[in-house]
Amino acid sequence: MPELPEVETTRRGIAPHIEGREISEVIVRETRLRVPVPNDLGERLVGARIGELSRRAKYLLVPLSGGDAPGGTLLWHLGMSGSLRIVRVGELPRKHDHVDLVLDGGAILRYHDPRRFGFVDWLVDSPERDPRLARLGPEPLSDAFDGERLFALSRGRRVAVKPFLMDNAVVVGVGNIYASEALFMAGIDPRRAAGRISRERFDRLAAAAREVLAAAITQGGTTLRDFVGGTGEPGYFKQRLNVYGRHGQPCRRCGAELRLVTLGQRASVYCPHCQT
DNA sequence: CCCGATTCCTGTAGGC
DNA sequence: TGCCTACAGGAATCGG
Repeated sequence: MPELPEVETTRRGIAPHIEGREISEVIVRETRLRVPVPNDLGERLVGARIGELSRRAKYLLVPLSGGDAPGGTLLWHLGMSGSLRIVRVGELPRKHDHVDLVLDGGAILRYHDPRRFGFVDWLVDSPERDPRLARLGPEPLSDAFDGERLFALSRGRRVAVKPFLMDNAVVVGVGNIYASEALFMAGIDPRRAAGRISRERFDRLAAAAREVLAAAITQGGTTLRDFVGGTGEPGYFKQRLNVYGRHGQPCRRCGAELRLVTLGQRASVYCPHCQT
């Protein structure tokens, strides 16, 4: 499922194939995504040129110029089963291939999303003013994210540290997989109340989150079932996972049996010996 | 404000 | 080669 590393992998994979290209045709096969595909998407995009791709949290931003879309931006979210791939003109769409952007030069940017938790939306205004982006916390790989911030925001909070770390107002892009892994690396019990964790331990947690996300990006993301990057390769981070999806199995560090609990309506696996 | 519960969706795994 | 159910989860939304 696409978390920050998977979205970043997608951005890097597709950028060289679509930046500077002109959109010649837009094919929408399914409009019923998390946000309905705008009716006039084709009218707005055909003839527009794609600028430099960026990522904010788990959103991909595709700026466009020219055509009927001067200054606009596509806001793309992959949900939990979405993927964007470059395919050649003529490659037949498969089930759940919902949107194609046909580009000059013979490539298609194809959006596939079986569970339809993702969306593609059109922003006329500047992206920072979109409410979905306006209230987001800092990027986990930026200087604005550190133990000091985690400590300051958590004082007085009784919520468990794992859902706290997954709160987009605290830090963006840390979903279930990487929150679980970061807490393991930092040796922190995911059930512990956020407000009762020391500054020192939050320093370790911030460093761990940073490290696990950076490593996952290097590995091309985590492919659990069917995630593929922009050019179709799976990610190889799965083999590095220490706790996510491993409940009942032995801890790689101490051998204790990994436990499963539910926190914030999410499965959470941890080592009862290494995480306190 | 804080926090937990609910909702969207479909492929897959597991029980029988 | 089957049927049924539980589960996966990002983020918006609601209720206490």
